[in-house]
Amino acid sequence: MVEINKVILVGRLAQDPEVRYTQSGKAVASFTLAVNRFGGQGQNTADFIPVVAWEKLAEICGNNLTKGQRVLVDGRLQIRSYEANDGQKRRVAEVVAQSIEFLERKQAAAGNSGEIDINSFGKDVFPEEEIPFS
Amino acid sequence: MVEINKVILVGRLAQDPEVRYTQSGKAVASFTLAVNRFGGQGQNTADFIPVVAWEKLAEICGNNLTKGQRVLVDGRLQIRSYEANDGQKRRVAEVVAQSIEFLERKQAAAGNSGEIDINSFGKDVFPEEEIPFS
Amino acid sequence: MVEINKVILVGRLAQDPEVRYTQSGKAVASFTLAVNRFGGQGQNTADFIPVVAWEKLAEICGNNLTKGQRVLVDGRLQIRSYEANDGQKRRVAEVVAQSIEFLERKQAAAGNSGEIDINSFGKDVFPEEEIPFS
Amino acid sequence: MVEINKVILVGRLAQDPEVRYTQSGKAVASFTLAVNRFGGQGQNTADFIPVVAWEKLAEICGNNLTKGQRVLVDGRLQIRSYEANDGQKRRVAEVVAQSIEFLERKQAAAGNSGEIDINSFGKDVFPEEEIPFS
DNA sequence: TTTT
DNA sequence: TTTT
Repeated sequence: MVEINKVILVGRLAQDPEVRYTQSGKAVASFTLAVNRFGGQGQNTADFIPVVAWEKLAEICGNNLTKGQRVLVDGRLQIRSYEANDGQKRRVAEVVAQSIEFLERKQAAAGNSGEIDINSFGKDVFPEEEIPFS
Repeated sequence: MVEINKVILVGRLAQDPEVRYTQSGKAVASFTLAVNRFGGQGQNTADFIPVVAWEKLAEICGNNLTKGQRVLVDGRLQIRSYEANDGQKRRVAEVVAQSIEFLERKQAAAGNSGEIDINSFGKDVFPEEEIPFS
Repeated sequence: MVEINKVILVGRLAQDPEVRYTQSGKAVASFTLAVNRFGGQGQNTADFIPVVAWEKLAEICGNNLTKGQRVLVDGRLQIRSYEANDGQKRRVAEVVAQSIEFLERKQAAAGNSGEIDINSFGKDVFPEEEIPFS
Repeated sequence: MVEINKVILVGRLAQDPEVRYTQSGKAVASFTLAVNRFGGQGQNTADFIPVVAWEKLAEICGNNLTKGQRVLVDGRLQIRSYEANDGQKRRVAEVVAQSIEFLERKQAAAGNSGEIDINSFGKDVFPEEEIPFS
């Protein structure tokens, strides 16, 4: 029984990521991704899409992403319900990131050498070695 | 400047599609897609994702889809704001379908012969002819 | 019984598209897409992927795409067998495009005004009108 | 500079995976995936697509997948050249898996209890805990 | 055989 | 609010 839920986004961080921790100590990063609508014109031509990342990926986001940076997010679309301040149940949609590629270097902060080792977090494999097919 | 927004879902219609018309006469179909979380257990193991389709695709949905049917939706994730009844601005996320594959035949309705011509709406091309490459 | 075959590529045309016609008169465009391996370094850091498009899409490719242009290809991966010159059966893989987004304007040719109407072929819908949800 | 190369396949293993090791000791699993062409009829209605997986994923494949099993493969399309027996250079396309979901339990082998712990290898996160948004 |  |  196949059910698929896959989202691929390329856009820019609309804000710095916020990293929080659950009671059990799991890191969660969240940020909004601004994705321009290709071909769309007029004033409101972007979708602002909430993205969350968990655990190791969350920490990588917190340490390496800043507002304005361009990323590729691969994840799934999740609908979560929560209780609003007025006691009403509301639903919020967010993309749960499974991997994130950093498509640009982080801005060098003042007093920073500008050298950043990690400017990409992917799971691609490009082994130079030959595959030992018979 | 590439910005990508792509969503691929496979799930079942949680309800029959509703087809409405804009003031200018464009058809809009909307339905909720139940997408089970693979590997997830417990009681709430599905995401219920709002999907909309426009124009020709909307009509095909209205005429050929019913609750429970399994489909593949290819589209983009859109965040739309609207004014709620209490005057507050709210945001709603929905997938705007660009194409839909019907992965099951429609239930034969009572009094229906059970024969349905269109049980698939795709844009795949499987030409039998040879490609005339030089 | 769901079977999925989906390919999403962003890269540049390694050559101008070639448009041919089948015996029955169907247009087929073919070109190679150079897709750089993100994060890969060294000399050979791109995959050169054969892409074909059929009928109306083929003609749009022939009329609007040139070498070096950046596109997004959405399609499926097809394995086709053919008989080689030496009488052997060989298999070739190619992506059969279902839609193509032009991510850049075509180079203005010499003697051309530089004005091109169609610089995008997509199936996105961005209706300004409100969805008439109840 | 965004370049994307993403392949999503759902199909059945056409054969048991073969696991080999590179000279440096990296595991590589390879198998052919039979993906039916939805909507296609006639005799040849499937694509037989070569898939490779590396390292930890390769070992999981070797230990948990068998011919006929249904999987979802998420990866990228790679074109690799090699020298054929006749001294000619040939090109082969294959999907390099980045993650694989096992959509069916492995056949219980004779003398096997039928209990298999790992019947899924994914990278989805479904935390039960609340996200600590402010 | 190849793109930037 | 929900599907199998």
